[in-house]
This record gives sequence, C-alpha cells and structure tokens, in this order.
Amino acid sequence: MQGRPRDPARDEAIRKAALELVTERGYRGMSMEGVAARSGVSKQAVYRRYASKGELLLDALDSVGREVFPVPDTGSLRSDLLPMVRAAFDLHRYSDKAFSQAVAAEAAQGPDFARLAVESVINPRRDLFRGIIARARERGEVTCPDDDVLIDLIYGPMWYALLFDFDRLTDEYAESITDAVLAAARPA
Amino acid sequence: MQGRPRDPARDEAIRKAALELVTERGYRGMSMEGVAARSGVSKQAVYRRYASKGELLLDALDSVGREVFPVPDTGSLRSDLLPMVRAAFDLHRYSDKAFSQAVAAEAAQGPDFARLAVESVINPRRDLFRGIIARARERGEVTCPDDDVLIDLIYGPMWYALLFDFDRLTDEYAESITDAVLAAARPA
Amino acid sequence: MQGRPRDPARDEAIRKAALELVTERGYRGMSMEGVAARSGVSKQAVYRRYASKGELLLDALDSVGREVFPVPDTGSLRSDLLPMVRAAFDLHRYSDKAFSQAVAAEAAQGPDFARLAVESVINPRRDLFRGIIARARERGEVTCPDDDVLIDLIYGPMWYALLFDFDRLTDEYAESITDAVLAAARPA
Amino acid sequence: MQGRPRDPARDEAIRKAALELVTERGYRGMSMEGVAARSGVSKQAVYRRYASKGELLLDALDSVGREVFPVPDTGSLRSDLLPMVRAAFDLHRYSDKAFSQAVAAEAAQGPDFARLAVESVINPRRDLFRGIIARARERGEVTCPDDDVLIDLIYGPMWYALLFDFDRLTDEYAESITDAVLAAARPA
DNA sequence: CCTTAATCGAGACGGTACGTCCTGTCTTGTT
DNA sequence: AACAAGACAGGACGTACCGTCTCGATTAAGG
Repeated sequence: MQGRPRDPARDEAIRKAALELVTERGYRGMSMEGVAARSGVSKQAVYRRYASKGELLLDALDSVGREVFPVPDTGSLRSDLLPMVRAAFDLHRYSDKAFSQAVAAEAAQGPDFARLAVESVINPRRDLFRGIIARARERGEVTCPDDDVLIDLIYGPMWYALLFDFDRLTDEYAESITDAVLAAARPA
Repeated sequence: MQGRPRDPARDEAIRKAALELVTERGYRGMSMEGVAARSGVSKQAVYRRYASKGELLLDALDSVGREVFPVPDTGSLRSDLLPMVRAAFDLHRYSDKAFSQAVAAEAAQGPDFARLAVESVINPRRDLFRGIIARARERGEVTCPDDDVLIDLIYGPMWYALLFDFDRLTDEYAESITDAVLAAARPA
Repeated sequence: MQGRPRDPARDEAIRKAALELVTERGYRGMSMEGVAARSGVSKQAVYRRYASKGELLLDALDSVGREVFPVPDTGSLRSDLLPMVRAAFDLHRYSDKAFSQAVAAEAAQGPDFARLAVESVINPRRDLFRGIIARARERGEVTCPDDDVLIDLIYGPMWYALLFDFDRLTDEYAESITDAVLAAARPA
Repeated sequence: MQGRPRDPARDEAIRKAALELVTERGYRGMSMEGVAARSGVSKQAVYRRYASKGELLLDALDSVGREVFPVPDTGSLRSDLLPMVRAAFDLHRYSDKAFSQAVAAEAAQGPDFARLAVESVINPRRDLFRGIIARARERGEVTCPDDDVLIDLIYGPMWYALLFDFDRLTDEYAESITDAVLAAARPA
C-alpha cells in the first residue's frame, strides 16, 4: 500500500519559496523554517521531502526550467566554445548568482552536500563541454591529453569569481578564458 | 590610552581554539561560543577582538606561521611557476584544507566577508605570482596582455577543487595547470 | 448497515497495545500514534473507534478481565468491608497502578474525560459498596445519613495515594481506613 | 565569579504568565512556549529557571501570596478543625481549582513531579493539621494511634473531588468530613 | 598612591532556527 | 464501509548559537 500521495502543489510551493528566499536574502536568509512559513506548508512537509537545506537547494535549482542551451557545432572549437562560456558566465553573473553562491556556501560546509552538488549540478554542466571538445579533438584542434583540465580552466575561474564576489564575469573575460583554453588545448 | 591592556595570551588562545575547531570539525563546528569555551575565554573577550566569525577566521589564518615560501627566480617561467603552483596546491590539499574551505563557506555567504578575504588572503597570494610573470614578460615569455587571467587560471581551478571537494590537487595536476598557464601566456 | 464490518481482532489489538504502553511507559508514553504503531493498525482505525486518548484508556481499562470480586455478605459491616477495601487497595497498588494513574492524569486535565471516567469507572466501583452499607444500615450498624461520605472515606485516600505516589496502600492501611469508616458510620 | 544576575522582574513575569495561563486555560493550555510568549521572555530564560513545566507550576503556586491562615486553637478539636477544613475546601473549590488540578495532572504523570509536589505543597499543608491534632491528643480527644490517617481522611476526599471534578466541596461536606475525622479519632 | 578606565570571567538576555514528536484530519487505493 | 499507508497543518518540545548586556573582580597607566 502506498498511502496518500504527496501533493505536487506543495512540492512546487516549497521549491518556489526556497528560490525566492535564497534570491532575496541569500544563503543565510533561507531557512527551513522560513521556507515552510512562506510556502504555507508545515515544517514536517518540508522535512518529509528534504532531509537538509542542501537537498532542498539542489532540487529547487534543478526545477528551475534550465532552458536547454543548444550546444553549438560550428566546425571550429573557438566558435563552439565562446558562446557557451559566455552563456555560462552570464547566467552566473545575473539570474543565478545568489543561487550559485548558496550552492557554493553549502558545498564548502561539508563533503556530503559537495558530492550531491557535483552529481546533480556540476558534472552535468561539465558534460556540456565534453562533446565540443571531443569533436574538436577529432578535427585535430585538441592535442592535450586531458579534457577535464580544459573544463577546469573554464569553470574554475568562474566559481572562483562567484565565491569571492569578483565582478569579472564579463564577455571580455569569457573571451580571455576561451582563448586560454584554446592555447592549452594545443600547446606549442 | 588608559585602562587595562588586552592580554596577548588570550589573543593567542582564541586563535588557537579557532584553528583547532575549524580543523577538527570544519566550518560548521567552529562557533564563537565554541571558541570561547575551548580557549577558556569569555565570549565578550572574543567579540571585543572580532566582530564576526569571519574576522576571527581570517586573523587565525593570518597568524598561522605562514612560513614564507621563497619566490623562485630561475630565469624560466616554467621552472619559476611549477614549484609555486605545487606548493599552493599542496598546502590546500593538506594542512590548510579545512581552513580554506571555511573561508570559502563564509565568503559565499555574503560580500562583506568576501571583500575582507580578498584583501587579506586572496590578493596577497595572487601578488606572489605577479613578480614572476612580470620578469617572464620582460624576457618575452609572456605576450598575453592580462596577468590576472593567468593567475585566475591557477587559483580558479584550485578553489574550484576545494569548494567541491575534488581530490585533484596532485603534483601532476599542478603540472597540467602550469602548462596551461604557459600556453595561455604566449598564445600561438 | 452496509460496508465492511469492523474487525474485532483490531479492537482487541488496539486495547492490548494501549494497555501495554500505559503499563510500560506510563501515561506520557501512551500516544495514539504509539498505540497504532504497536498494534499494527492504522491511526485512522484507532480514531474511528475512540475520539480521544481518554476513551481508549477507559475502554482498555474496562476490557481488562475485571474478574468480578464477589461482594461479601457476612452479617457484619467490618468483615464485609475489610476484604473489599483490601482488594481495592491491592489492585491499585500493583497491577492497575500505572493504569489508574493514567486515568487520574487524564481526568485532571479536563472535565470531559472526568465525567466519562466517573460514569464508567468511578461510580461502578462505588456502587459495590452501596449494597454492603445498605445491609449494615438495616442491621443498625450505620446511623450516619450519607452513604457517599463513607465511600469517599475509602476511595478518597486511595486516589490521593495514587495521585502523589504514596506507598501507603498496605493491608494495615486498609484496616485503618476500614475502622475509620466504621467509626464515621456510627458516630458517638 | 557569578555573572550577570537573573532579573527578578522576569522571574515575576514568568510566574505571572504561568498562573494566568493555567487559570484561564487549564493544565493543557499552559505550555513553556506559551509562558515565554505571554511573559515576553525568551524560551531560554524560562528553561534557565525551570527544567520542566512541573517545576514552574510549583514555583508559581508557591509564589502566590499564600495568605497565612491562622491555625485556630479553641480548646476543642471540632471547633479547631472545622474552619480549617472549610477553608481548605473553599480554596480548592474556587481560586485554586484550576491550579490544583494542574498539580494533580502533572503528579499523575510521573513520580518525579509527584515527589516534588509532596515536598513543596502537600506536606506543608498536612503539617497545618498536625498541631491541632497533637493538642487534641493531649486533651484526650484523640486516641487513634496514627495522625496521618486522620489527615488522609481530610485531604483524600478533597483531592478525589478535585480530580474527578465532583462539585462536592461545600460547607456541609466539610462538616461531614470533619465529623468523620472526629469519629475516627476516638473510635468507640 | 590612588583614581580611572578598560579588561576579565561568568552568565543572563531576546532572538531565530533547528529537527523531532504528537494531534486529529485528510486522501489514496485495496479488500 | 473498513482498512493500511501516509500526507497534512498546527503546535510544542528542548537545544544551540547569535550578538548584546550586566555584574563584580582585576590590572595597569596617569595624576
């Protein structure tokens, strides 16, 4: 037997409240208590779904209609990469900033959440770049052995900027980073 | 000035307790309350010295006998860079890991601490690389216009790994990153 | 009437669980939740039968095979009374202690349950003594006008001892109380 | 060293709130949370003073200006006893009813509080009668060996009536009980 | 030498959030 | 209908820190 099913409307309300709170007031301002209050849901209903603030955070993040960014395939690594990097930086510079900082805050507080975040947020995003790099490698545009290092060169600086609130994720910066990746991909 | 002077022994005890707690129990396990208790000092004595957990964190970090790493000057960018990157990665992989993660956690929670951390920890460390790069530029080893991007290529991936608890800050990784910086420094 | 009839096995299981819990863990340890869990019955099934913890308590109490104590008729008030008082004290001193204390706790918390308890537990027990006293009155052993006062002299001290956990309900005490009742029944 | 002293005004406010709540809403309506809220004091401040609802209850009870009832000494047991019994019944019939029922409820829920209550409330009240009985014994008005039984004959029925919400603590009842005590004190 | 003023410990204080438990109701699908 | 399962709002529980605030007791430097 399976009992009364969870009310999807509540799922929704909880995620919405979490998103709002984290956006408006940052990581510190999003409490389980606050989420319950704002969503008009009992604390139990929140804890039934999420054992911790972190889980809720990730699920809320997931549920945001991650509009799929079409991975480009132009035949040139640079022109494939640049718009992707720009899009990533833009996203984290504006709409997702508070959110990503919350993820960073939680991740830095313990490996449990870190693992979770890697699985559900970090890796999927990294994967977007793997196809591009693989194709470029076939074309001979990439000779360095390790794809992951190249991806680290993109996301590393991005999270670094997010973490310390550098106001650096501009289009020019995206270009600089892209060029660095290109250089590293095919070292002299 | 008059009145009873602050007891330096207490300064020390507080920093020590903070370090111990953050090392043993991570960011979450270091509370002002706990620091006071462990150091055998009153809460007031802590707050008199540090307005916030963050300030204490940074000061404790500062006070760790930052044994000055002698910045090398070998005449070649690669051989200057590599030991520095290795040392940085090593430090954050072992002794300073919990501590740096605490800094990350706090920084991600608000711009106030982020600014503070940049000033007292992030920038000084970046500066270590500036001299190296400047000398290399004079020798013609660096043609890319922006030093900061190069430094981001080092520290970005490092903090990224710290943040999400990647176990990646090995010597090989230091070499990969160094090579990427070299390639980016003098793009084809 | 239509629909599925109630399962008597569940009636039984519920009462049993209630008795066990109240005996093992006292009033505090008997929750509707706990009863449902222990009896392997849904909470709804419990609430369908009993609107409140109190009702369940009383019904469970009732259902305990109240082995009927044969009311004596020896021709003398004292020898009728004494075994009855002893039996009552004994019962509440041992097997029924936790249970009666639970009834007391619930009764003290509101007049609703108090009324219920009086009806289903208190009065029936008082009635046991009425016949004895009536017969004694006919024999001229009782001259005081009010039977109820005499019964209060028995049960009052008993519940008082139960309430404040006096360890006083011994056989000697039963004798003392009986003698007091006798004296009060035919005052000088 | 002894730190900041507790604010007596808060002591007072807490007790007052507890009294009000228990009077207005009964035992069930008095929660630690509610007391804190009504008294405008933090929950901590309440828990710092009282480890449990019971302790607070007793202290609040104690603090009520128990106007000392002058123990009479008229030379006759009956005329000493009657006003005392009347006063006791009256008190518990009116002003103290909710309060005493709360004490009963808590006492019935566990021996810890029961012991506490006996010590601070039950025994002191019993002691009021000891002097009277002792004097009467000297005068030869009391021949029964045990004072405690006589006192049980008074307080037993009283708490019994309180517990099950009998509306019986009238002046006539006080007289009946007094006469019963007299009879029991000097049995034929 | 004797104020004067900041320090010290201890710990109270109002808050806020934590995560758990129970109450009594309700909503599923199953029997 | 009753049933198991379990979601639900609400409310209380007792605990932990936060940062501020009294206390009375030191502890130096400056008058």
